[in-house]
Amino acid sequence: MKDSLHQLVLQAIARLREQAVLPADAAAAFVVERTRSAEHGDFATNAALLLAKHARTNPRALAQALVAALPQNPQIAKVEIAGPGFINFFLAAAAYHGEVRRIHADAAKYGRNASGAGRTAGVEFVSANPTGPLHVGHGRAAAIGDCIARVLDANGWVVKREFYYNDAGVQIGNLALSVQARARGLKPGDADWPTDAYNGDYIADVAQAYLAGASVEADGHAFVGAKDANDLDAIRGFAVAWLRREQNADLAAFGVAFDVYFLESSLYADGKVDETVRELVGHGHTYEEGGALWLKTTDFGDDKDRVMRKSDGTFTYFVPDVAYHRSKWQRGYVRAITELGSDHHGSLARVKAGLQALDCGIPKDWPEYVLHQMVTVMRGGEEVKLSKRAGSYVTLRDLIDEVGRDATRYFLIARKADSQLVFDIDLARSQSNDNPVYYIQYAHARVASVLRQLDERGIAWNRDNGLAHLARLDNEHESALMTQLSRYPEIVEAAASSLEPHLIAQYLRELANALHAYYHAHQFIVDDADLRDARIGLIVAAQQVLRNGLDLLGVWAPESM
RNA sequence: GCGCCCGUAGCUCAACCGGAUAGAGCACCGGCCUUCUAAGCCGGCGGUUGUGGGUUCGAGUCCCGCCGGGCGCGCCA
Repeated sequence: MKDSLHQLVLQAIARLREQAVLPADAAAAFVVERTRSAEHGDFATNAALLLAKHARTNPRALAQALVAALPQNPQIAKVEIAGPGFINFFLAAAAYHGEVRRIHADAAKYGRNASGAGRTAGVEFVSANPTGPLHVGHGRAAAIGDCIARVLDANGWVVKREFYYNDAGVQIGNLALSVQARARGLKPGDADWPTDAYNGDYIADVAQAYLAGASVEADGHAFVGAKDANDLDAIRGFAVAWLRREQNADLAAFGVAFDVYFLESSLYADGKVDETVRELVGHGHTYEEGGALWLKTTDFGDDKDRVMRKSDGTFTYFVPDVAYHRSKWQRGYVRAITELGSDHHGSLARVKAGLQALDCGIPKDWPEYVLHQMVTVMRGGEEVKLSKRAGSYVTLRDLIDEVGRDATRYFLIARKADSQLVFDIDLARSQSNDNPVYYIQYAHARVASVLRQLDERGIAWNRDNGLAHLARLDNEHESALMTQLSRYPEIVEAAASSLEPHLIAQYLRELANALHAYYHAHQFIVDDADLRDARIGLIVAAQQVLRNGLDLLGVWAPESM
């Protein structure tokens, strides 16, 4: 709807150019948007306000000309000029009826668009190192990343979900030492306990399994516990596989699955790190100083140059990160979204600088970063800081077990990523009207309930008859619901272009509200068959859109509560 | 000290790449179950959008200063 109005306005502008009312080069990034209040119609455009200068006239006069030049369209009932020069569009009821029919016809595909045109988008998220259980911050990353992936898919992109992890660095070394210490019977606080060790109880589990000769498999790698507390390599491989398996189990419980698990070590093994360094050196963006190799990241906006290869010959962490993103580019990711905790934002500038320094045509705004702020967990009005199990934090598993998958996902997705999030456990687990997840799910279930009731009364719903009599739906609740439904494709588009999946969550709440309000104001199962079929047709459409939207959030749409 | 993010109702948050009278939920107050599920609906209360300037037809949104919160500033990852 919005797009077609935009087209009409463009046509009107073109016509005014031909008539020389507007200069030939007149163009403006005008918008067509939903109005806030019904008295301003359904949509409005600011085109006249923005083009008035070009036309050397006042906005209202230009608005008059634009309206006169607007092509006829049966979808539009009325056009008005208001305020400083807004053009308000009042849509014909038939436009909304057409949208309801489209929902029935497209069903699960309603709201999807083809703007991605089958190009590939890579979404990297979570990317936790296998040194411990996933915590609530990873949960937020998982919810946001997975939802972005779903939204991009709905916009016609071929999406690859990618999880990158370090399986061989310093932190993994600490992990191995920690497990080894546990295997030797040490505990945190003991005199010989390693300095940078991980202290969580789970380390003891790993050590015990290792000593028992258990076998674990994760990401295609299998390890059997070698039972030898002196074999640090064996311990490392076993511990990484164990923790990766645990993380995968948590992610599976959260409804998140990845297409690619990318090991940092593979970048070294496949020579990708060396290739990357060679290219950077070859393009003249590096220099040697103090026995180290530096990248001139200041040439690309960083505030100081960065060491790539330390004087001890090893690379700093961002080098494989550049090699990794280069790999994404080589694999044809037209868009690459990298979802990170905001505590990593310091590394963005140097990774982007490294990618630019490759001189291989990577756009400046590639990859796109989505950073999320920290999550504070509250219970009983107090901040929850300690989870004894994990050593220091609230685990994702704790939340899923206590709150449930759907509510956890919803709460972690419903806020804009760049604002700090307070996760109130009591609210999330409350099965009451305080809880927006249930509110939305209830709206979906409510329609199912009406259909069951219809069945119990032995009344058949004639869909075609209903869709042929949508003109019978003329009360304010029906209009409001149809308007709300018609917004859905715009929301799907906006969520993708701004990479803000919280828009979906917010929209669904509004849609649920429109449906609940309608339910209370009117009986759907009435004697008048045409009206009844039309009303059922409307609420089934609403149910469909609720289901489609919940699916984008990865939240279940239940038939009953 | 420098950089990035944030600051909106008592609380948690929206506000569609500058638009018209800043909106929801919770909390609080008051109504609605003989009805397709009350996990619901309706009404009310509640705001100098942290603050001071600036840009323009128009600013919560953009620019600058200040205040407050978070994060980052390593030949650590």
